[in-house]
Amino acid sequence: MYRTHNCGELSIQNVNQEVTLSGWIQKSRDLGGMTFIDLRDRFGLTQLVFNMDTNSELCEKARKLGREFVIQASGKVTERSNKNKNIPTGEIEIIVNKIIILSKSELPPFTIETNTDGGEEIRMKYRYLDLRREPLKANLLLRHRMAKEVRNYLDSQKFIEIETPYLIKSTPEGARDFVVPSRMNEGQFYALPQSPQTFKQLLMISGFDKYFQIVKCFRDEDLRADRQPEFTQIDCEMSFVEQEDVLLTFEGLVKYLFNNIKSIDLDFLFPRMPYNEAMNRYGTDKPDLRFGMEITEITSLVQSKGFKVFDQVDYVGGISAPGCSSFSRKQIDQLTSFVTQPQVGAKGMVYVKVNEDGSFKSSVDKFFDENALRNWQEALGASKGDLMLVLAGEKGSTLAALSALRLEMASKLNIKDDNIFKPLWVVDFPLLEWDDDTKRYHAMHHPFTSPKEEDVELLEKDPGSVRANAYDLVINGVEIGGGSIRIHDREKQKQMFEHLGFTEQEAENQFGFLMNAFKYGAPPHGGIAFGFDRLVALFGGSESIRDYIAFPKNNSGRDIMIESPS
RNA sequence: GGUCUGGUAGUUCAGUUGGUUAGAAUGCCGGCCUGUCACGCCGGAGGUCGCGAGUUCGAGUCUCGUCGUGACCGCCA
Repeated sequence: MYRTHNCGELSIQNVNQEVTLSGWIQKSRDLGGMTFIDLRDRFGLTQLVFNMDTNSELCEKARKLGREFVIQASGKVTERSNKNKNIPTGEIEIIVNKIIILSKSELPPFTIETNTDGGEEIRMKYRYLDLRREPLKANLLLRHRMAKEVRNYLDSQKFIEIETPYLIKSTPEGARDFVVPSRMNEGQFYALPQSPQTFKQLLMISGFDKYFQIVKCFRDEDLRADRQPEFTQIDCEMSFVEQEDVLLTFEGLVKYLFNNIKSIDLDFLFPRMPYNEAMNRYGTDKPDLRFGMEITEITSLVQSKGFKVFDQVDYVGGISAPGCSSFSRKQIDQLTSFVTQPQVGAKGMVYVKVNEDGSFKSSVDKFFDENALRNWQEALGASKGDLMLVLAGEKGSTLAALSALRLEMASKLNIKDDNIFKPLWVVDFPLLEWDDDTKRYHAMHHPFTSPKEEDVELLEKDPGSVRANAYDLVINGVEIGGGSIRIHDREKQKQMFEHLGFTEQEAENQFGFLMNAFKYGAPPHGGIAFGFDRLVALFGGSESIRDYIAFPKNNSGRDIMIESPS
């Protein structure tokens, strides 16, 4: 028997018991006459003691043990004379009478501690060692608990988990597919699913009513801190539902998770905000509502005043940063170079300081007098002591730049509180999006998304203005999930493919199986998919999902531990 | 595809205007130490400055190329 207890469970109750523990040597402290060893396993740390007076031979042996050796130690549980209140087992220690080395260890390339000395790259190469560290271990435990609670909730709501295939067929739209050659069908390929979309719709046609799956999805696109080529979704679909039914069901899931995992009560209806409103007020479809600094358009207020920069553009807008009127020239210059860097793309930045005495200091004093600036102040809702930042240009890109500036200011002001959670449903997404490369519209969500009934007539004359029954759940500026009410009518789906520029033949080749299924009685249905990695990272307080995945890929899609792809 | 960032000891980093033997911390090794828990004290070892070329009397430092890192833009139905 390797152990009678684990390293995290012994307490003052166990004093005088003879126990055996197994684990890794976290640290040893040799004081000459006695030696202490911290023994670690997944469950915790327990201190072992060796004394020169009582057992010099064993004490000498213990001193020779190196970091990360795997040993088995037997002895008696004893109350400590010096207690350590920082660890759960800190009141006791084991007076060891026997040790067995189960496995030796070379020196690890970095320290296995909460605050390791190892950098990103070396920890990725030795990921199995990195995972021994407390923070990563805690992340994976969090992930496990969340998956379990997701299943609990969805089961209680009568959802059933059904697996769908990973070897499927390539689809024309959306992200690039990963492809897998077929040995038995030479020259032909499977594609790995970007999502189980069509299969879950088929399951609705099969009558399963409520489906879910915690499932891997694959997209062959460039990576980010919050994007991996293989990632996990909580994929869900329901029959006989309208949009509001889906929102309420999954708002329930999110509330259940916050309650059970973080003991946070989100006891209110999550706000719903139309896409257009989100874009105008925040410059993005995933606004972070933890702080204000909303964007206000002031185009009509500032044009025809002789300032060419404003007169020649179709949009001027700004934000008001609270308490920033004291920003130095250098700080303003930094903001200017932030917005003019290629990633943000603004041409320049106008600032107006609203001084504490109510006077103004701006970069456009030549063109705008105090009365004019007073109007800006009113429009942007700036108070004394605030700093107004104004950008101008083409509407879409300027809003995007203002959004980036708003987030940058929030970071500078340190007002992104990890302990506050502001959920938001963004609704009424456009059905279609113009693609300049292919010179045609394509589905913003996916081609199975239904248009709003009242907008259907616009499909012919103004496709870009048609709204969809599509929705995203955004929490703290992170897109956590998205979904839609689907088309369940064969004719309507056929028309949708036509609008998207599919020939009848292409639609038949790609989605004939779905179109056929629609012939045999399809229930109205809709669903949603949550980015599970992002959800776990959000709960863990991180913007990067990498540390919530056991074996992630790096920036270039490589696993530098196993050296794949190869 | 693009922008930015950084590559120096096992590890994390510093390294001035191009100039003597490339430093610190931590880790490691040795010695001392009987209540430590970031143990302490003393001593020691440890470097192809990512790689290649160039400029120069002289390159960790400047130039070009190349490889790999991270963040972002494009992309991600």
